[in-house]
Amino acid sequence: MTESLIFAGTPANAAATLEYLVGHGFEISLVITRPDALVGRKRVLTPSPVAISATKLGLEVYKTDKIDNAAIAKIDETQCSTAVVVAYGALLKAPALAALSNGWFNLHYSLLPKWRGAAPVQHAILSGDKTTGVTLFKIDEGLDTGPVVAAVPTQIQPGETSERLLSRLTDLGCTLLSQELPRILLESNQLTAQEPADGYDLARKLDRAQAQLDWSSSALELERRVLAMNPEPGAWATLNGDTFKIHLAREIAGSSNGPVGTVSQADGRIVVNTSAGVLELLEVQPAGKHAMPAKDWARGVSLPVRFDA
RNA sequence: CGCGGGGUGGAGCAGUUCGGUAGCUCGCCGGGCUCAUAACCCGGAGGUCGUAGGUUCAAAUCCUGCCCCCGCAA
Repeated sequence: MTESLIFAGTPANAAATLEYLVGHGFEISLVITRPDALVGRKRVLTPSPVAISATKLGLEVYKTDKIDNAAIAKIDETQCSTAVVVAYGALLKAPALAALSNGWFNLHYSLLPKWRGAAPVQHAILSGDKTTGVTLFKIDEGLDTGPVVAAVPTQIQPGETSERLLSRLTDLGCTLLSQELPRILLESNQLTAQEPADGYDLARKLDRAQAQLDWSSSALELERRVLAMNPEPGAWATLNGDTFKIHLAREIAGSSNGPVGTVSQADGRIVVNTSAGVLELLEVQPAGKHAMPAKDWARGVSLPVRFDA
């Protein structure tokens, strides 16, 4: 690992990966990340987690939301031939791809070709997949369609949220990168075309509308949706007209009685009736309040209550 | 100045309209009952009611400024 490389990424898990690589002796000549963004209610201009980590590590940072000619000029200066991309947040077009002789290698958090796109972790949980994984592939002009260097599978655990699964996949990705990068830098790695080339749904970014819970679906589906949407955007329903977030819930044995969407207490559990099965609420957040254990919330309201239809 | 909700013992809430003894469901500590318990009974500790001023005989409650948390929107 004598040759240095370029790292492109934006969110927290990309920052963790960057720190891992540096900690394991990989030399990074340039870090590319998206520009500072306005964050939160107060709209504070905040550098990306990758920018913060890179600065802390003393690495040169280049902020851009697209790899344009200016960025390519910057890349050329480094004389690097290889880049690692972890959730950078923008597609690379032909000129950008051509800027590096060895290529751009992307860590993607699914077993490609399944779940190409922006939200592979969430979609894997939402559809109830048993297994997912992390894939290292060489970027081409398509959306996550490039040839694969290596992939590592992992089982999705019961009750696992997107946040926890992403955290585990990030660790797996770090290990995978540190194993494969030396060969990639020597350009002695093997590439395998994705198979089948097509046939899977895209993992499109999830929006708030998709995070709304429909009590006329099954408890199992609701559990998956809650876990997939944790922590962002957060599954929600409305209660007396206000947003009511459900951060953690699980399907439990028991029969459903009464109108769908009714919250009651049974055996010390806070449960909601659904069209098929019962959903136990574990962690909730009423509008204007902090997240709290469902039991704490129940102490302050008089059950039963019913979510708005 | 984007819209809105909130800050009351360790937790979640009520009390604020119409000023007048700090309440409820839990938790915690001690004791009792029980084969036993997260169950039940008895007792106890723990709160400058976010903060700074103002009005008043009297402020959690009315008036003003400020701080902090959160939902929506972006």
